[in-house]
Amino acid sequence: MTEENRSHDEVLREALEEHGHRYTEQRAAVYRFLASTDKHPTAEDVFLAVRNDVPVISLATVYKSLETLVSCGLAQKLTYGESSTRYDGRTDPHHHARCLACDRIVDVPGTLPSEDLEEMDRETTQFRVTGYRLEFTGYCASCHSEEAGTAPALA
Amino acid sequence: MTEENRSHDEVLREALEEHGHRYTEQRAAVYRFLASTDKHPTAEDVFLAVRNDVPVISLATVYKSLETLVSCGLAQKLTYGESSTRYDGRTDPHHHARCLACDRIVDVPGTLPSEDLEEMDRETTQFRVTGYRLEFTGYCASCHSEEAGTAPALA
DNA sequence: GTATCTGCAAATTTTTTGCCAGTAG
DNA sequence: CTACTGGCAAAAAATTTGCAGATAC
Repeated sequence: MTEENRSHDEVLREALEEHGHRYTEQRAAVYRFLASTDKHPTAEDVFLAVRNDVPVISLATVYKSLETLVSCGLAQKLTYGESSTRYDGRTDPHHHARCLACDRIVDVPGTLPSEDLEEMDRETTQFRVTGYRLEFTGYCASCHSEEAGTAPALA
Repeated sequence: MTEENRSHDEVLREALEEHGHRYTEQRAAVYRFLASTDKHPTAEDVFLAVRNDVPVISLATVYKSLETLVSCGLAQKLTYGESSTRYDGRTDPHHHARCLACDRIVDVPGTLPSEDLEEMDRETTQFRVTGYRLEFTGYCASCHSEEAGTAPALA
């Protein structure tokens, strides 16, 4: 393993431990793959890719591992109208641009959106922006009291 | 029917015609319900609600009708990690806030997001904002040429 | 040693489809 | 009339679950 891989493993071990989960080869492989790609793979994509690294892993385990990573804050779940859920291993603040033609998802740097579409257009590399959608997360009036646990910076 | 309902029907007729679809009682009932609520119902919610208005309608027809409305620009499809797809009959520019506790979805007025979370907090009525997510839509570098048809203002 | 995890297959859940009769235009 | 629609039931697609054996710690 390279130094970078060892670093990934350490990050993973720490996060898992902190959340009361165990380190396993399957979870490590899923995390390594997610962290190594800037594509935004589906569970099946991850399954197919990880098969090459790990002797045997099942699709169900990939689903379970992804869920575990998300719950540890090491991955993000992205859903769109079409097809399957996508997963993103980047944990720094950023946004996404989805191509209406090919469904590719591209990362957009930055935390706050620009003031106008033109600037957005420039920010999203090589991407011609036609629209956007903003979703806030938090707690509604009737749920303020139940607000427990952590508040994700980017949900 | 009230005047408002007649107006809904006219809007619907026009939009359907424009897209080469026919006006039917089922589509009208689905559209009327969607336009009358500020909740963001699932297909099943729509099915149950519409049953009261229309003698007989099937869940499959509700799915087909919703798909038709979306394709005519009369409704929006909203997907989140959890459970089913939600539908929104509002067609003016606005955003959404989702409660992490109860999954309720609240409308947020305005087109461009505010500069800071505090202001967002004020904008989203009674909603305590902890995070947000921004999704651009458009066409990636390799798909520029294929860019055909209409570009939705808010996808 | 023991609680957690994995793989497998079966179950669930959500959405789509094929087909024939019914209806809009 | 004739093509588009709706209902029904079956299919498909995506994700989850129960369980028994394997594994981390």
